[in-house]
Amino acid sequence: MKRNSRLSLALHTLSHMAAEPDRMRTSADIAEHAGTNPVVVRRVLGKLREAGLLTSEKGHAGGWKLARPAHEITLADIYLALDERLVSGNGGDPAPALQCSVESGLQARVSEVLHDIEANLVERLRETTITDVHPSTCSYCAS
Amino acid sequence: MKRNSRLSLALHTLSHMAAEPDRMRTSADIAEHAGTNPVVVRRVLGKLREAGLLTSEKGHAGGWKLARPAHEITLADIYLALDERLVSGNGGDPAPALQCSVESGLQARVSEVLHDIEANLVERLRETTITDVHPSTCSYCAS
DNA sequence: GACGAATGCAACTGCAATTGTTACGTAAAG
DNA sequence: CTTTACGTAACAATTGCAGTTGCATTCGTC
Repeated sequence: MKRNSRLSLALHTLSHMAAEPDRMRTSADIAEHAGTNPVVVRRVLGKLREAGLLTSEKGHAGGWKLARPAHEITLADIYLALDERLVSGNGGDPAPALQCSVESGLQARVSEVLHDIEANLVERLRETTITDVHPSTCSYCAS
Repeated sequence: MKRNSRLSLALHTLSHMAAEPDRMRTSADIAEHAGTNPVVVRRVLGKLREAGLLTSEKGHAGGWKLARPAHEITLADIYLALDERLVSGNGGDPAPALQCSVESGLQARVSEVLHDIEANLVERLRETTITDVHPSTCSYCAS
């Protein structure tokens, strides 16, 4: 795979789940369908569970399911659950001690703009639920 | 440095240039001021030149300058010039040949949503010019 | 014309993040 | 108790990017 694979995998899987909310899916199923590894699936879906979007159950009849109605899960929920922080560098630059005394002002201003943009992105993502990202029919859902 | 360093460096440099559009800056100057390497600076600024935001001149009195007025350069220009493509995976997944026949439909839909989000982000970025991202005074500009 | 200063570019190294993989522990159903 | 599945840790492989070096090129200046 490549970059943004987590977001892509999450979107993909949740979209399928939105069509059949009651069906219990195992990480092996999902992994095979997504062309990746069960452990990778559990890593990504684990984040979504921490955010309260999914539930998982162990044991014989275990697997993954939506934790709440599909129309109550927005793309922002997914984005935030994966804590990707696309635009604003996710942490703090350790303040590289530049000589320019006013440099910190500019840096702060840039961070402010990036943060603003990020907030706007999330706001935009909140307008779309996973039911909106779903084809009408799918053989995987029907099978 | 770390992630988003290119965007940060570009914003930083262009913001300084916006204050003194006629001053010719060498990559060595910029690099020292930004705490990085001249080659890195030329790599990043080279992208901006390809996009028509900057001009560079070789030789003894060479260096970098804005190619057009600062108030006509938006954050979207910079973002697009660096072709970062934050949300939508920048290339094409080589179509991993999934068995699910309708899979391509969902994949297309997901790409569509991501693309839409990206477009919205760019639209938002277009509202801010580099003159807006600039502290009132700076020792570097004054020196 | 020769020299110095600057960009342009290619190759290489080193580092960090991510993915893929294996292995093992744990919990639940049968 | 066996099977199934998640949970997690540890490791290898890959990738992307910053940093670095080196050299060709181009333009001013002497």
